[in-house]
Amino acid sequence: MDAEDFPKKYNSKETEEKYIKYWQENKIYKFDKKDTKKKIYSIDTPPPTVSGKMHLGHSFSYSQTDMIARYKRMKGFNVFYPFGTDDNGLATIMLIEKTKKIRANKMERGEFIELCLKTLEELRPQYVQDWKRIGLSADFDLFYTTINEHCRKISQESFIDLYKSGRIKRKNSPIMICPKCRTAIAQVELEDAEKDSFLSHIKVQIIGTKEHLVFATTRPELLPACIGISVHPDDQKYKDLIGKYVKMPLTGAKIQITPDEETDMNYGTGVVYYCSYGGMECIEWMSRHTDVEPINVMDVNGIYNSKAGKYEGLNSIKARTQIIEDLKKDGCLVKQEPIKHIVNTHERCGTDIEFVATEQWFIEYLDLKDRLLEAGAKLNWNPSHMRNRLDNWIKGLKWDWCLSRQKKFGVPIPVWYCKKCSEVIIADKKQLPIDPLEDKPLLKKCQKCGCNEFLPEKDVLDTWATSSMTPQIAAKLVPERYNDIYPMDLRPQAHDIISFWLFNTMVKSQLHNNINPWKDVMISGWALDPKGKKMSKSKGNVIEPQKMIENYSADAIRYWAAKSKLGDDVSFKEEDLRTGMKLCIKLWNASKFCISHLTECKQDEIKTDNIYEILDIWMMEKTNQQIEKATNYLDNYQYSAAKKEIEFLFFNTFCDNYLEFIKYRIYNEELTKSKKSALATLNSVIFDVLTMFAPFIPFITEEIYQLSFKQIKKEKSIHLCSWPKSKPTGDKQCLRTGDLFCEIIAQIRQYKNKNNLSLKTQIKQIKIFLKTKEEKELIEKIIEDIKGVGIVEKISLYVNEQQEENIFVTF
RNA sequence: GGUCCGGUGGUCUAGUGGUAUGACGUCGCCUUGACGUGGCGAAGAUCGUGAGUUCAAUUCUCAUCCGGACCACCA
Repeated sequence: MDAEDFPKKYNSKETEEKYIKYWQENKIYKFDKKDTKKKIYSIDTPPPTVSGKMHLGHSFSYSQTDMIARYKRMKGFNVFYPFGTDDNGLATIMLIEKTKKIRANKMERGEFIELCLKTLEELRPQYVQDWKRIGLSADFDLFYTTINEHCRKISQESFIDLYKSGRIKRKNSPIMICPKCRTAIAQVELEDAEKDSFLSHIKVQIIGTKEHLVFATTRPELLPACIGISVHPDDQKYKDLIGKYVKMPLTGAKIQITPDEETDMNYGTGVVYYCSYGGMECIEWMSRHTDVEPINVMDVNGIYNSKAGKYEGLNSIKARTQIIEDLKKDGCLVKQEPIKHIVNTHERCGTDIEFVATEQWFIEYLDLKDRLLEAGAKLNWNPSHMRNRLDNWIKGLKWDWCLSRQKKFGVPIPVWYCKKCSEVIIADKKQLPIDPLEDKPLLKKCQKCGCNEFLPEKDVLDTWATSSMTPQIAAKLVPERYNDIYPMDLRPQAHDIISFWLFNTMVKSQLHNNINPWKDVMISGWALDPKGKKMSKSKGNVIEPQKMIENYSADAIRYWAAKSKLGDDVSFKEEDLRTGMKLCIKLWNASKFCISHLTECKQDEIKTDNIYEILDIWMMEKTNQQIEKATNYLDNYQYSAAKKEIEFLFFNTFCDNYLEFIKYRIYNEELTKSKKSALATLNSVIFDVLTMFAPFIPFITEEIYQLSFKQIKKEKSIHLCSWPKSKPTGDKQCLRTGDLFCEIIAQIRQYKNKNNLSLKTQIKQIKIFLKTKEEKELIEKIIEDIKGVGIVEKISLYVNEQQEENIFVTF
């Protein structure tokens, strides 16, 4: 080691940029596919959606995962830590349209996909750079993007396999559509919105009598699709009407009044009318009244068709106005009551969703709820309560997974249909990835009817159909080690997408391989603004991590990310970054101090065998304790608790106490036995501290390592060094002695403080009162240390069993 | 409406069946040879509210209030 090279001040910006390059050039984090000795630890890294820049929430949760990855690497695992980007969804379409100033709808699908791929190629490096900048130790050569060939192939393979096993089916069934985006949407894409509406009370005539019946509805426009009217069987008001028919206004349709226990007697008039489809409740009602045929008045584009009669060509909003108008004319509208109610909207655009029966592709999984709940219970959840969210979601599932999306961009559904008999022609796995719009099936003739003309499926797959395959996608990047990588060890992700990504990935893995895709899950919280609110562009409270890195450092951001317990949301406070910087500066200075003294002697003079002084053994044992605690915490994904232990060891025990305890010994110019003992301790502890900090603040620890220990330890990077092990001295009594010593020094410091004395002021004499004889004997052994550290000339020891304190010092 | 999480000094936070951790802030002292973007020290919370279990509860149970999240939702 050479102390000359150690700069007085730490320059985080230069250093961090230097090591991003260094790590990349030296492939420090490369997954070693040939290494069969080390156990693999595989991580199913979340692929961020390519859109603009990395946000603060990313830097928060990815840092947390990275701490675990770095820890596992130091623990001797062959860490499989890929990095991908998600770019086959709507966000990407919007990004491409904006960047290239084009409209997807006006292009051929193949052409648009090509453009997307090309544009993403241009944008991606800059985007990924942000993740490198926070010091992510992923192997960026293990890279995928959810729209590339590799992923399209795997996603289509998955489709074909599940089709063949009968899980994927094309069905005519009611689905949710967004009339604005003109596509099918899934349960998970819904968002609640409270909206103002009217409850329209509509009067209908009971056939064969002069009586009328009034029902209330928020969807009067669906009157042409009315298929039933129900009352509660116990409702005295309407009991006698059950079985009778009513004549609907405007359409003249004859509808029977049926009993239905689900009807709420107290809502509206107690009479409900059902349409195909006004909402979830209509679909459920139909499942209870199977003899009724639906009247599909709406097409998949959200426009009323000829079955809606004179309302053909309108959308719901226009039809509503018109129908209300017509009902008024006919005198059938009793009243309109303003109400506020919660409606399901499309989360992307806020449009009210509609229900339409069409042909779509589904994965049927409602029969698997129990099995999925069991599978979820087998995962090792961190924190454990996050499992409730998955359970909740599975129990509440009502819909099969609708896979088809009417979008221009995405992974094409690998299917054609026979022109003559509509038979499904599924692609051959050998030809994947394909686009049925451009490619032809390998099959020359329809096996059913012999026709040789095929119509391509135009729809693409739901983006989650692909991202639910990330464990397989990543593992197949290293096909020769596939079985060692998949199932993976860890899925890290944030809690908001448990019902999307986590659940869907489990479903796929269960359906394909009958296993869970990973052993452990690690659920991060969210980064909130300083007031604890979600950050959003519209609120203008977005904090850019890039600026914070610029102003503070990536280490400081990571330090902040390590502050919260796993799963907890954390609000961003700039002070925390300052605290992080403070730690870095302290670590820098302490290391500088240690190294400047360690360079005075040769390595073989400061081996741990040379440690014999009580306070040195005390320091070693304190370190052992904290190593054990930190290791245990990290094994359980509790990075914040681990960080706290390491910080306590470093700040409190090492800097505030130990370094002060040994100064009087190491400033001795002679290399005495006692000084060697101290230097050996310094040498051991500072390195352990550095390595333990390395997963949290990888840049500064690397710089210190490169400037000092590299010459001895030989590893190219501190991140390739081993995680420290406890080094028992076999002398536990020193722990007690050292702790007593700390108390004595604290009292001396207090005394000097109260008397406005500098700490280096010499004190003539002190008396130390111990409670027991044993303690007095312990202290006798370190009298010289007390004199040296406290700068005291004379010390007398007494035993006083009566006193309350363990130690009492008088001056 | 269901489920879950949280409510600890001025602020944020740790934690535990025996009155509490740290950070920031505040105040005082110290220009000590790693560090003034420093060091040392001090003040400051009875752990949301009520009840119960217990020798003992901030920690367990129940109720209640207040935040927050996820899910569901009514024609």
